[in-house]
Amino acid sequence: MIPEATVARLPVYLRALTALADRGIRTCSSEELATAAGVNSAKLRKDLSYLGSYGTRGVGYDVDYLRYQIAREIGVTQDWPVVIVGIGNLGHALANYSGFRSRGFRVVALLDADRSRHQEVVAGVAVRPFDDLEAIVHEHAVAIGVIATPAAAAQDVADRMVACGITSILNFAPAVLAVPDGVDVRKVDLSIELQILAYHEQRKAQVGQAAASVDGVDGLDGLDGAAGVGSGQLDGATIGVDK
Amino acid sequence: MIPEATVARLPVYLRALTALADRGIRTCSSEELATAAGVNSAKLRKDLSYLGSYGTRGVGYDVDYLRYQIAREIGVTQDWPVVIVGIGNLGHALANYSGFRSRGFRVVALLDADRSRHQEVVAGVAVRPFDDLEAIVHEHAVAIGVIATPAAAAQDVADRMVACGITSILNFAPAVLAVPDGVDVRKVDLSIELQILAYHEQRKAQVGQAAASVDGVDGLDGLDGAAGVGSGQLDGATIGVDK
DNA sequence: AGGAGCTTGTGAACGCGAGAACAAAATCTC
DNA sequence: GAGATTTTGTTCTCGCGTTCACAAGCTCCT
Repeated sequence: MIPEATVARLPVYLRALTALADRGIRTCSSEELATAAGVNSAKLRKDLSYLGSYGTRGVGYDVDYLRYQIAREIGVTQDWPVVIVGIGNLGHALANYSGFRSRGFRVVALLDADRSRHQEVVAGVAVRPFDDLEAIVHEHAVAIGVIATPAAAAQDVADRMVACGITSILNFAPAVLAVPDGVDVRKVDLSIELQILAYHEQRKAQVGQAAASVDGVDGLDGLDGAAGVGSGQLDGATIGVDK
Repeated sequence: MIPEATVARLPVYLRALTALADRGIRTCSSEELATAAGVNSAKLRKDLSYLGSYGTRGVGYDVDYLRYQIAREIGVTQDWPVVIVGIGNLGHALANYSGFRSRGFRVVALLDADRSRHQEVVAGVAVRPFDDLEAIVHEHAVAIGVIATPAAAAQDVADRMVACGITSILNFAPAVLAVPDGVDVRKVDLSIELQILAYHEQRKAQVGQAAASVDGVDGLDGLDGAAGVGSGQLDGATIGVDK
């Protein structure tokens, strides 16, 4: 129903609206909200139009009302129990991340296959054996699992999760997961993001060099247009030198 | 030159090739590599064709050769010095992440504004005051900065980075950054990914409920088609119930 | 009340990316 | 060496997402 690209931006709008609300702003135009969210206003309006007509022409959007509508649409008005598997450095960081709790995600269990970690308590939650997964998933009706294990273990963990009835997986391990239809997987790969930046960085260097050697003009001609809103952050990197 | 969507997949292919090489495989077809990378073979071939003709018809690709070509194109054959700002839980995890080093990213400095952290040594690198940023950037010719601070500090950090000459930023803070043209920003937002999963999870529940209440048929009809390769992982979540 | 001035919501055009299908080229078989 | 087989590289088509442009609708002012 709602395009995938729009779904991916709704949480950004939600965050921007929360920031506006925190500053005491009660009403905003699509232009203001778009700026706060880092997109252009046409896209914002089209995105919001998929949810319904929650704005008022000539006026704008009621911040709190729109915030509630988006939250409801995404599903963050309800409570989502989450299990995190793999309590290494990243697992620790995730368990402690306050942004989960504040958006309706409750970490009900931390699991790790390593026995030496089972005495640990992270962010107020005890680390338990991985084999407890099924019991926990059934007890708390967990639908979302987070994988923060090494790559080698990721597929096994995913298989076990699916077997227990988990239908959404957030994967931080640098591995491609095979899952049945009906199971959603999203992956976050830290090193891939850096590699994408490196690619553009390399191109900038090449272009800058070529331009400098050919006609002495700096290849990065946009630097004076400072403070332009970071455009297109969601879709990908902004590319300084185009074409 | 190379489409952005392709650039985003090249690191995935690189990882898949490395995995194949580790298993002693010298040659692979586009079909095999595509499976390993979680994409379909047509897309893979098209992506690779942007780099040049590095395969042999009727045979396939030489794993090592293709790996080198992709690495060169991305720019990970060279060494990229990186600074990480914000050594909280996430900063710790990033500093310790081995996937950076193994792909040519070298963490040359960890910076934090909090004085109480300046005695710390994380992953063999001392935590230094944020004000040392400029000296470090110039000394090591740093082009890539990682922001792992709270959201409130992110824009200030970004501004300082840009002022020092950093032209690529990986932002983990849940904030929209405004940067000049010519500076690339990529963002990773952990809670946004979870919210996207929550949205689809909510829809699954609704559809399942509707189907169950209408005709008693389970809404998730694809679960028996187990072990289908996780399709379209890069582009977004796979959606179990379509239309 | 009526017009001026905004701002939303949407129809239409456009461009990019995905996937299918096929031609080109290499190897293998006999 | 010729045909069969395999697999790449590329062309073409389709669909989605972005952006533009404008009509519809609300408020404010006179």
